[in-house]
Amino acid sequence: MATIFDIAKKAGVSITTVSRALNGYSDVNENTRQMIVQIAEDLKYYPNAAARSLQGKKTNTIAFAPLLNDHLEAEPFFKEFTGVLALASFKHDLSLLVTLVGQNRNLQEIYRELAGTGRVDGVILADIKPQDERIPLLQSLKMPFVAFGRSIDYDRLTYPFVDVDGKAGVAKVVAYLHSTGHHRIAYLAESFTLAYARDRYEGYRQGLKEAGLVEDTRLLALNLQNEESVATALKPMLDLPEAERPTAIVAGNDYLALHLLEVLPKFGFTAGREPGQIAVTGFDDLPFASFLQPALTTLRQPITSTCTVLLDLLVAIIKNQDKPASLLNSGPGLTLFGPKQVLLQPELIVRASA
Amino acid sequence: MATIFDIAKKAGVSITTVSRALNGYSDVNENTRQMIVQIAEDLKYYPNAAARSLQGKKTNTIAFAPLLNDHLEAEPFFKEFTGVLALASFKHDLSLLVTLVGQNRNLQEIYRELAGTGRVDGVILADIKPQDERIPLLQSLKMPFVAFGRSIDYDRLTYPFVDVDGKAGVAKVVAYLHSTGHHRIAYLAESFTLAYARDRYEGYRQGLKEAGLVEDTRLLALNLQNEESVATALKPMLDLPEAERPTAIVAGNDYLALHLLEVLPKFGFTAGREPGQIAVTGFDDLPFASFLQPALTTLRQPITSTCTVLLDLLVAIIKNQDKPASLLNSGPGLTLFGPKQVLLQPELIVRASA
DNA sequence: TTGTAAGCGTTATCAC
DNA sequence: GTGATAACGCTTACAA
Repeated sequence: MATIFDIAKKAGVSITTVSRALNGYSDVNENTRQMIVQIAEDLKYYPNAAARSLQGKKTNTIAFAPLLNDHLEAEPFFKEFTGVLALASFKHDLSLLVTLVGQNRNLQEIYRELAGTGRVDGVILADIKPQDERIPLLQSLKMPFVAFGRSIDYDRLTYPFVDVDGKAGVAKVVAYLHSTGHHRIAYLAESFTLAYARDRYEGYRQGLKEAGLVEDTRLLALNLQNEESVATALKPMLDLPEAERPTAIVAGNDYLALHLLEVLPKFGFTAGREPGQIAVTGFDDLPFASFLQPALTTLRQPITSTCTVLLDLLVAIIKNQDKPASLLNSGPGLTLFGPKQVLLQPELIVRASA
Repeated sequence: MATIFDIAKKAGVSITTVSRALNGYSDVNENTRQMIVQIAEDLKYYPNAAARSLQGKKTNTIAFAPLLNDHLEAEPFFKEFTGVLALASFKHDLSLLVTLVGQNRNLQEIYRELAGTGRVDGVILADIKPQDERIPLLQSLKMPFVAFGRSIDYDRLTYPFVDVDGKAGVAKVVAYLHSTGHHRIAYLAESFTLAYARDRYEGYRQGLKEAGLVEDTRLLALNLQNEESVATALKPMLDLPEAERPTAIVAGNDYLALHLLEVLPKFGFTAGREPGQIAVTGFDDLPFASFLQPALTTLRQPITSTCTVLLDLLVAIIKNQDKPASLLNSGPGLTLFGPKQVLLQPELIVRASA
């Protein structure tokens, strides 16, 4: 590969001049510059990234560091997100380094390494936990980052994040169900290991309150994960006398909703919005949601805008800028929670299931 | 961040010794080594990646460089693949640099840059075209690579690749349909811009031949892409007198099959395996396939093993090794086409649509 | 406007 | 076993 030395030799100038010419400095004779640029092109010169970043320059690479959970292999949201993020990075002229973080190895290790080896300019954190140790870690490492999601204690968060407003979303679903005549609305929650889960659940409670409904613990099931646990949790609810039985069930995510749709018929019920059916809703709008039977009413995560904002924020932070352009016009569905904290609204997608 | 200098100072040795101790060289006093390792740990030392790779070492990073097409945003296969590849890279202790390649910019440019800037040890090519200029390019750049897919002229391919045997797959589907009583089997093909499309079509022809059926151009539609083109192509086929009308339709991919499923009812037909219905099959087994109505019979791409083999091959090539371990036992579904050329069999997933 | 030289953090080549 | 020192390719004071 050609280096600046090759160019310098061929041009009969010093490497300094070459470097300056190629980096668009003003103090280079226009003729010299043109010659150098020409030669660089002929030689198919590309600056060595390692040498550059060794010099303290940017790497133009950012890391996406989601947590690796056991069944990630089958995690459509992760895949969706990675794909869209790659696309967004591309548009920002950034390379995306996907660094999965296993549970086995010391969590801190990976991030220290990421910061220590200096391969990236910043990192995008995902799968935020209620109390996430990675945040203070990254802060102490002075590594620019933006989190997708937020830990609890919402009012005293100091780090930059983009989050989808799960609370408002689920509250919206409950309001919708209430408006279509439902009064006994159940909620199925996933485990609260990740922060968003509790947030969604809070939305359920808020929704009930706003609709003037009271919580009924018999209509609540926590910590569900697979079809079996859904079935187990569902049985007692459906065994209730008709007047107390839920007429609508809100699931904390599309997977639970999917299980729900599979389990309901086994108990002799059908899902849907018609009288006599049980309304079912999900969250995420995973690719399969629209193909379910009945098609799933759910809250769509605005993945594309999430990724865009995430990157805009990160780039601004890396460049030490004030506020990214994309945030100036905080349109509908985009709330500024703090200076560099963005809340996006999920979109209610009404289909046949509710 | 701590450097070897810091360690050397603290340990009272030279940086040479530190480097050797940390890199596991044999000629370091065991006591010295332990002391150094200890100090490195205390100082939370991580070797600077840039400095390393400047020194000619490996970057432990590989690039995934798919072609960016217009609707990639909605391309589930790309997302699936990226996600799984990230996972596989992780298991190989490699970082994945996702570099999308736009059509706008000079194609060659990106790869030259990738090679020139020296940020990756190798690249995984995807979306191979019948005559793919990137292959000779990468070869001339001496950049290790493995292609996912192959260009035509199968018998004189010299580069390493992993491909899913579309031809055998579709032939298998045709055989299956024939065995279930179908004699008039139509084929809907996508555009032949990417190499795999023609390969699948060849499988259709081979399948017919092996079943002793003759090709009927009235049962063939090429270059389809959206629902509209599917409808247009379908009309004349369905207008044929009953004795000449297709009883089964093989689609070149799941998207075409999806469109098919949507269009058929509009022409008064229903898809399925029952008498009187039209059998429909797809290819890819995209996430939505099992949720369609009727659930789609299709060929599943073995994405996980594809990624595993892809990486094994690439790593072997980078390390200049002979053959990666995972290929020694070329089990069922894995054919060695050449020394570093692997063909994987798609799996026929029979569901309700055929 | 241009050139010299130092330095970024490693590893490798020699000597000792 | 260990230590100087050069080299990797680039940017950037500082000089000229």
